Amino acid sequence: MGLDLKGLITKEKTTLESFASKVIAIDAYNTIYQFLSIIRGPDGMLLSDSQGRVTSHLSGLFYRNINFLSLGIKPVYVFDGKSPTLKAAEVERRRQIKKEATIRYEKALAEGNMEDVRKYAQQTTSMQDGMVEDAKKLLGLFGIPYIQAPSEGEATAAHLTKTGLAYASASQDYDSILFGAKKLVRNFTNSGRRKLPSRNTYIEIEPEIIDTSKVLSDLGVTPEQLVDIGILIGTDFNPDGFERIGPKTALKMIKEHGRLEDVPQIQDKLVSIPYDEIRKIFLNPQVAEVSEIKFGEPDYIGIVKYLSDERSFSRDRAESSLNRLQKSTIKRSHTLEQWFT
DNA sequence: CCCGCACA
DNA sequence: TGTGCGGGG
Repeated sequence: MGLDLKGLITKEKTTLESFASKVIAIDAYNTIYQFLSIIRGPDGMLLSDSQGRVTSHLSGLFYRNINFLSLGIKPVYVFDGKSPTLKAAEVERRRQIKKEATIRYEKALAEGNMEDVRKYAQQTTSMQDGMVEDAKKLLGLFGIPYIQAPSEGEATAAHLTKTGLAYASASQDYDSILFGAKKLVRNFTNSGRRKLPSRNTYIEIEPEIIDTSKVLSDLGVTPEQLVDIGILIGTDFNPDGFERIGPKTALKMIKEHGRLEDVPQIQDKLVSIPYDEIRKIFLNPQVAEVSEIKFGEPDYIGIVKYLSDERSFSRDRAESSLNRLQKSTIKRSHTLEQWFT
């Protein structure tokens, strides 16, 4: 579920174009997961190669990175390491949801209800062995750097924004704010209308940027207090939160009493929650120490070979998309030249 | 997610 | 030129 900070945070609409020449630390797991849930055939099945290996994540990464690079955006992907032990309950909760979705999926399939088939197929989405390696291989061929985080990827992504190596962290989850990312970008993709799964309605998806220091000053709280607010609402490390406490109440309590230990209404429940450990996860996380981030040139031939020879992509399609990228980078270098001549 | 096509 | 839809892998 993630952290429900919506309602407390002030966000601004933005565009992908405004991130030209900026380094953006992208939550790789979050991105791949989204591709796996969205990129599916009409029957709800994942795309796969001739050997039956899933390719939806590769398709998503291929097109999205072409987009980023065409616009001059400098993506760096951050991969999750080992989850903190405290996340076990949340991981188990998600596993259970997938298990139930699998049952519903099979039922819908038997009934021939294709709308439900798609919906439940999406909910069964899970990361399989090899997908991370696939993603790293493709990123490597693109010359796009990636970082292996020791623990939560969002913590390392946030750290990169603090050290100035990245301008912002891109993820759908609000956790990045608690990890102290200077800026968080949500919907870091081209804006446009998206069809909602299982509904015949469309929504407009637009990139939005959240400035953490603005969030803190607007709310009038410290980073430590924002973490306490998160714990009251419920984080991945205490997913149930506190009964009948949502974002509004949580803010009010912390503003009034300062910290969890001093909120009288919650003391009974608080003793059963390892709040101090959760605070440490957000405020003093394990992160990858990175001194520089190196970007390379795309290996166009290598990308086509990998995707078409090994992963059953259409050679023509891959080549024409890469041609677009090549043209746009040439165009950009010309416009840059004009600045210097 | 993306493309390509049919069709207004 | 824009939009909806089917298929991609």
